[in-house]
Amino acid sequence: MSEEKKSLNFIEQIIEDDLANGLAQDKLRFRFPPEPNGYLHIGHAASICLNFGLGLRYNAPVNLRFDDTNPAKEEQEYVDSIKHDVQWLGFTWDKELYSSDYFQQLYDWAVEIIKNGKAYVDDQSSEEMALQKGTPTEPGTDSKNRNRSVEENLALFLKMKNGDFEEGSHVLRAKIDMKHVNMHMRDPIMYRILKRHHHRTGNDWCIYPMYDWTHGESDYLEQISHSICTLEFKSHRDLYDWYIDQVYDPEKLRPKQREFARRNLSYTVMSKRKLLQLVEEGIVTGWDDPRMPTISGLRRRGYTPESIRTFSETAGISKRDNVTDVALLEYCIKDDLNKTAPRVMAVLDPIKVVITNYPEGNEEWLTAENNQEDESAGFREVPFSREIYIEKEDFREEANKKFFRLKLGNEVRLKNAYIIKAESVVKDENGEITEIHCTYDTESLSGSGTEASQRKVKGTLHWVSIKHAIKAEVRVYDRLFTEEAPDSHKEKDFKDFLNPDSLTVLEAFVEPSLKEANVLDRFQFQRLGYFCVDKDTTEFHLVFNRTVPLRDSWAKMEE
RNA sequence: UGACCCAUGGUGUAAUGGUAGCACUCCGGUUUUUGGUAUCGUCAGUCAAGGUUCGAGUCCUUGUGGGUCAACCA
Repeated sequence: MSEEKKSLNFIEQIIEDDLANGLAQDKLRFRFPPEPNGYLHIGHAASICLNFGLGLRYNAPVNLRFDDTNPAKEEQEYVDSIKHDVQWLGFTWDKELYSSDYFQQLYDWAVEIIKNGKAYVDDQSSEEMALQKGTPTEPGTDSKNRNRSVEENLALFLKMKNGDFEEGSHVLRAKIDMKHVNMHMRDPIMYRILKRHHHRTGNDWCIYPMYDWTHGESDYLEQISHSICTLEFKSHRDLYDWYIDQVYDPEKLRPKQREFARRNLSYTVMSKRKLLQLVEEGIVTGWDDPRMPTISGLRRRGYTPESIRTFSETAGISKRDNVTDVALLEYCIKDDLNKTAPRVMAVLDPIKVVITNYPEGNEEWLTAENNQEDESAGFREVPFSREIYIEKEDFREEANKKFFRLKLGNEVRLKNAYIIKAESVVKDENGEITEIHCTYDTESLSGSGTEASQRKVKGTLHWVSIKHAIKAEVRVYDRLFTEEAPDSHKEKDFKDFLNPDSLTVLEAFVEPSLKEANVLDRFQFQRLGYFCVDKDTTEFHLVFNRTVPLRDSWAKMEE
């Protein structure tokens, strides 16, 4: 263990203070409480890493609790994907729980609250109720039903529960204060009638508890010490506390709600609604489209769990609105993959090179290191022959001396192979170059130890042997939007900023060792970037996704 | 014309009244059989004005700017 002191974030600070004030460490308990109504995204990852990270730091249990109180929007499919994503990120929950597990307990408590005169059944329309609610600057007015007798409320609530009323006709409301400065305290709804099938409780219930009524009580039932949510719930905290007050036993631990700022990323959108729009309008191929900021999208793109955890840790948390530069995320994945991804050669935009002094029909299998950063990664064999592909942009007939690549009359090193010199070009009737004719230095083979092999040439190119190369589809992804904060413009729709070039599909040639690659395997295509095998790959058709390009200081010089 | 939250380099975050630090980005040098990596370095910050204090990014006041709150959503 290093002794360097790591500064605490403000949530850890709160916990340390609670500990210092007598909270026993073994009382610490956290939870991650997603609603199963969509896929998790990188913003959720911040919350997951925060809560589970706290669990690890304090050796405390962390529950995975599905906040499933709205059967109209929730599905098992989402439950499954959320569990998969959390596990994939590398975390283990203590208990898998559901708010719907507490429906009976919540109902029983609601009856008690009615008996205590703290809740009433209202049969006004939602429009009427909205009108009575007032505004942030004007107090609300009491419902005409506010003073029903306990007996009447009990009878009505039972009828609600039994399905005797239509959807929307009755609600149970907490009786707090219609003039309260906090809108959420103006007699909030506890239950509404929803004659819907619930993914877990089926048709057992036709009344469903609202978020506020459910969340704090669930935390209390699970004895969550610190209930961490995002900033927009700050004003719900009064209600959270009020509801717990109604059932609180001083012998038990009292959960605290604390809020932090949600994590935003530049060049993307994070709201479920907008993400859904991208999916439904076919702008992306699905929730796991590699351009999506969803966990499943990042996974398919080639991101590692480690890189996402590092990103969350590095970005930190606070209470400020933020837009984190996606460059930080990209740095995290490049840093991880640089250490772990095997290097291979692939040519994305090929041009043919003929090595005229190389014997026709000859071939050699040359030794190439799998990862210069990791000796234990070992070596592999790559085939070399008379005709190879290199990248079009790696050749110019003439260029200034800043251009280290191949040009007429100049030498370059072919990675792990020979030094070649460009002698002439063959052009078609349009003047397009179809072949580059080179000669090679027969003594210059990489690693051969000869004097010629030690010669310094400025440029090193990647290549593939035409005869041995495998065709592959390469999907080159770029940022989905051209604007840092596409949804921050009040006058414009976020889709106005879609990047028309967010996907480019290429037919590329890759070295034959890639034949054995499996879905999600990650590689560095040398000099190009990091790529992973897409799930669309079949036995006869290899598909790669570009995760992220390598830093390219040459391209910057060229600008 | 309310209540609450927030304000530190371009970005994200530290500094718990005592030297404004770290990371990313940008820019430059060195190394390099990846124009990658590594490494060294440059640029760049406490929203404003008052106050308390020996000392204020931190505490107080007032402004300014941004955000949140009026779903039978979570």
